[in-house]
Amino acid sequence: MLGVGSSNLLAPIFLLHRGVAQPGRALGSGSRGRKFNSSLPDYIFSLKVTSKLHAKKLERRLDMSNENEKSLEKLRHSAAHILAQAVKRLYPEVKLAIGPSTDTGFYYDFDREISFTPEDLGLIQEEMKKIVKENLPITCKEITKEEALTSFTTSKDIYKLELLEAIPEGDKITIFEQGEFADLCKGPHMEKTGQVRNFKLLKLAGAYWRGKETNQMLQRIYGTAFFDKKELKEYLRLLEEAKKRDHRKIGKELGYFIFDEQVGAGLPIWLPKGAKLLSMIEAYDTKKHEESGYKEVRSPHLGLVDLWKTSGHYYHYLDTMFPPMERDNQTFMVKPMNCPFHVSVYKAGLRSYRDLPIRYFELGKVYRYEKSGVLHGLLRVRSFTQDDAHIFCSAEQLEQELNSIREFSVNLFKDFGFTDLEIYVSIRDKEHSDAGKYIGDTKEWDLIEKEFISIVERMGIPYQIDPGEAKFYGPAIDIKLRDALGRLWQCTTIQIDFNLPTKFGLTYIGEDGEAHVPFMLHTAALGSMERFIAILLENYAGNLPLWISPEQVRIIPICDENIPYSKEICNTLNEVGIRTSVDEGSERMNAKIRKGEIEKIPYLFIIGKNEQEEEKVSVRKRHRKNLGSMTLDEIKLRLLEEIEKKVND
RNA sequence: GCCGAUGUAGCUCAGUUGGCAGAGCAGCUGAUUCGUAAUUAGCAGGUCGUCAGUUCGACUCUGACCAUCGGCUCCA
Repeated sequence: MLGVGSSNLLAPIFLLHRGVAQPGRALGSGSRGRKFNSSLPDYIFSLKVTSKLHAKKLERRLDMSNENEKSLEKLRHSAAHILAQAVKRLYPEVKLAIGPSTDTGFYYDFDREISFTPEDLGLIQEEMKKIVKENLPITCKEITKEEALTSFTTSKDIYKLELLEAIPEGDKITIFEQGEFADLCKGPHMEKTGQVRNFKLLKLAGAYWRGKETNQMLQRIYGTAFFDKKELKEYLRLLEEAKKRDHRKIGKELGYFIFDEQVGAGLPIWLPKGAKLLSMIEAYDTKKHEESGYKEVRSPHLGLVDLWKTSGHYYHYLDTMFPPMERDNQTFMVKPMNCPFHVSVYKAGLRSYRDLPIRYFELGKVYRYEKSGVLHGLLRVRSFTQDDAHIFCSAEQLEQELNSIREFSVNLFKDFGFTDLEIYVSIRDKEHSDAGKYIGDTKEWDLIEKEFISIVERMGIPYQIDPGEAKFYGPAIDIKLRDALGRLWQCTTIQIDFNLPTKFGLTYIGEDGEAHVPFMLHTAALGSMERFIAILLENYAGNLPLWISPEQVRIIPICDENIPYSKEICNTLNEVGIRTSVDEGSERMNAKIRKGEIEKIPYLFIIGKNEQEEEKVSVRKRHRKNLGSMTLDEIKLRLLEEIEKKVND
């Protein structure tokens, strides 16, 4: 049993929720899937942070004053205006919506009956260059609401009119003008269009007016802009690099996984090499959990509909659950989460305070009917495996548990080569806290959020507050990792749940001999295995560290006579657990080496007449060419050490 | 789900203003037994995403559907 934490603040909440079942309210349970089955990460893949290789540059960039950051915003905002001006010149019938700067560039939303084509994008970019060359002064003009209303009414700028309505009475209304173009805008902007020299239009996309699904679909043009031409080039290079590392591309090239139309969208099929990778990671993950006091459990892929009604999933997530199946008057539903099953495990016996904390772990495969448009390789699928854990503990144990989960994740990520982590405390968005977005009492929320933050404070590590990211029933601690390209990915989530234990009537016998309701923590370390593998593949560009490479060594006999000796070596290595094969093909050595390199095999051993006579192997490391001859014992020790230390390079 | 684009051999991609379907790589067969990123010759390989429609004739035109890609929305 773990030591008692210092969390007293939570005790009242614990008491509040004891026996306070609220049948009228459909309460949810864990929200573990929030981000780790998400689409592209919320990555800040900008010049702020580029890569480990650019650590020095990074420091310099982080030193950049706020002023400079803002002026980059200013530059991009002006670029958006130039984009709109160019579009207006080429297509006068277009109606303008909004055009802000973003973390990585800018966009402008347009309303036009005909769709823009990629060719249009080229024309628009050319027109933008002209506007830059014209070096038009950008001026700000303050006008009254009436003037603005009249102006936008005559120009039939319906979107601007809508924006205008939203401006509170008494606020300044400003118009920015450059040449014949004028836009309702708060600014600030550059002084002249000529200052926006380094920009590029990147893509076309649809976007809802004001981000609302029920609103008009507009056409969005994305672009980016920088002060320095080199920075623009670097950014475009990073985009290219990301494309090259796309896990969907690498997964196909290396034969890890496929999606099959006949099987269904969003349902990954693991090919032998990918399945090997997956099962190795799963085995390691399981071992680590067991070492940390988690007990592995297993549960079925479906359960009776009433189970999902009790847990609340049925009421809250029906549209993302696969539909019910009926047979002999019973209705089953495929699981979108594992929690109710772990609750069953808890309920399988009488629990005492002496048993707490109880930690259950399962590599549980869950199914969620994601909308067709959001599916994205392994990052957003309809069937995936969570390294899902549930901890049942007392209020006093919460802090200790949160700490050990965090530590567990940090150590696990280190093994996979991720050391650049960020901790987020997901709390409510205060501005919307009254809008019925969150359940429960505001005071309770304040209390529990405060407690969460102070627990993280006591961890003595840097963290950030993520407003609006709290689950509707409680706050969470999330851990994001930064990959080799500087992108952030959320993997670990730690959530507190004080609903499910009550709903399922969970209790433990306390020191006082009375029944108490335990707290339940939902957590996942790597998150979704599918998603984590995607992150690994992108981070390493497919060059997986030796210890998780499905094929670690490939032996290349120079001619057929060397095959028996090669097989001998292969067997010896396999016996000590080094995954080795022999390329017995009839191609020449060079072709086999090329094949091995393309397949990103960590080590290639060349065996010819010389090696056979000297009882050695010629070692070739991935991307490092020839390392020279070594005895089998030498290389074996080297490999085993590299595997043991989980070296990544 | 919404907007837009795309879908041709295992893979990467040409192509046809409607008239017998093309390459490279991979595969197979043979020759070659080679020293650190592609030896060579030959042979195969396709309901041109699916289903309808127009047409003497559809891979090409039309429609619906499916899937993928870029976004939007969503992601418990």
